Amino acid sequence: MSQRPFHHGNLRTVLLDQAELALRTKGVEELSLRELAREIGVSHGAPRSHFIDRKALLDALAERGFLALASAMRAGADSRIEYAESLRAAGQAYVDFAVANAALLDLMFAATMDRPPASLLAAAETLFSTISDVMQAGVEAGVFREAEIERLTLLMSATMQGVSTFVGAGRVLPAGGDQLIDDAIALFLGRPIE
Amino acid sequence: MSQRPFHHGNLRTVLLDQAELALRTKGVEELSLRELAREIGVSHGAPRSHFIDRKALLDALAERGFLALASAMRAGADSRIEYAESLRAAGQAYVDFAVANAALLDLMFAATMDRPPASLLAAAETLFSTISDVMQAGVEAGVFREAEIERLTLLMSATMQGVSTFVGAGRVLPAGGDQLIDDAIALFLGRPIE
DNA sequence: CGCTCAACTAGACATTGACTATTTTATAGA
DNA sequence: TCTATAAAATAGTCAATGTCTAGTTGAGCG
Repeated sequence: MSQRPFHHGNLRTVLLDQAELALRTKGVEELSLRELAREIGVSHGAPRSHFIDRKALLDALAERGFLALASAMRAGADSRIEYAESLRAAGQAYVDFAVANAALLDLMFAATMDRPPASLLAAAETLFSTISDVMQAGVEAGVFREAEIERLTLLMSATMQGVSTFVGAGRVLPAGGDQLIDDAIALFLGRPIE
Repeated sequence: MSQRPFHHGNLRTVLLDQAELALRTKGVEELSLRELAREIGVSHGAPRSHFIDRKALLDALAERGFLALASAMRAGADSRIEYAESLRAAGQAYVDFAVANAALLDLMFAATMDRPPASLLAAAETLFSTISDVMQAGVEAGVFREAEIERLTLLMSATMQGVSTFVGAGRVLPAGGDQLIDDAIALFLGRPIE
């Protein structure tokens, strides 16, 4: 294993890591396969062994994003005992993720999503079912009714997504995003928001 | 004025119209300045007289989007007398716009927004103040309190944006989007959602 | 009638994504 | 241990794109 083995051995993962970084610092449009290869030190054709397309790499990024966001939300929710606190922590995890990975979130929820691979759909489903679990816990906690859970889950997801979009676009500051999540949860719990 | 005058005379507008169409049918990534020029029948350098950059054209598209969405919402809100109905119509206008212009909405709220021109910020502000007006009308209608309006406006905007993202991404059907807007409004008005 | 300047053309260039043929190397099986 | 095989990477090519520059056209104004 010299300093530059022919087989990189880990190229797929390194490509994704480097792409995630580029996404965070330069945006999607400026993300170039050739530049990634250059930075990593492989030939410009090397990425093709792992991603047939530029789109395939972006899909893989989105997939990792869904899984990372889901696990961040779960960790947030699990970090609190009291339900309202738990819900709040999950929501804040969403916004935190959006702040740290704004362009990635755009990619995950891009309207131009023709032919998403099954693995991407599965990852998205993982996120959605995580949120669903968090809401379901509210039934056991006695703050939500079973019958309304499905629609509340969708509404909560959409609300967090919208807040994240606003924060990611700089329309509201991160602190304002947390505030909005608080307000939303208060509304969901039927409490006055001020 | 022959069939092909040297000066197009209307190129800027035609470019934007054609770009809007391309956005709707092919997505942002596939939108090419040269292809637009080809379709319109001008040289590949012609667009540069009106848009210094590809990004400048996209910014102009987003600007038109903000104004169009704002006026659609206002028209929707004004089409009803009863406040809850008015609010609902405004929300539905948002979702309708998102369904018809998913990629454009992405563009309008893209996270990668470095150095947005003043006119774009102004257009975005027009949308936001339109939504603010719609919420403010709820105070006069006696369903909202003045003190909570600012935060409710933000929350309502974020919710509609989130719902639109879900609809645009195909995560929920358009009809489901309307349902979500209904649910959100019910929640805002303090009514049970089922 | 001629000036001027914005609008357009035409040509050039570097960069990119994608494709192909070829080379290297890890590994599994005899 | 040797060898077949296929995965992983290289290098070269191609069309397309965004951007830049120099030159051309013509509409409107004094």
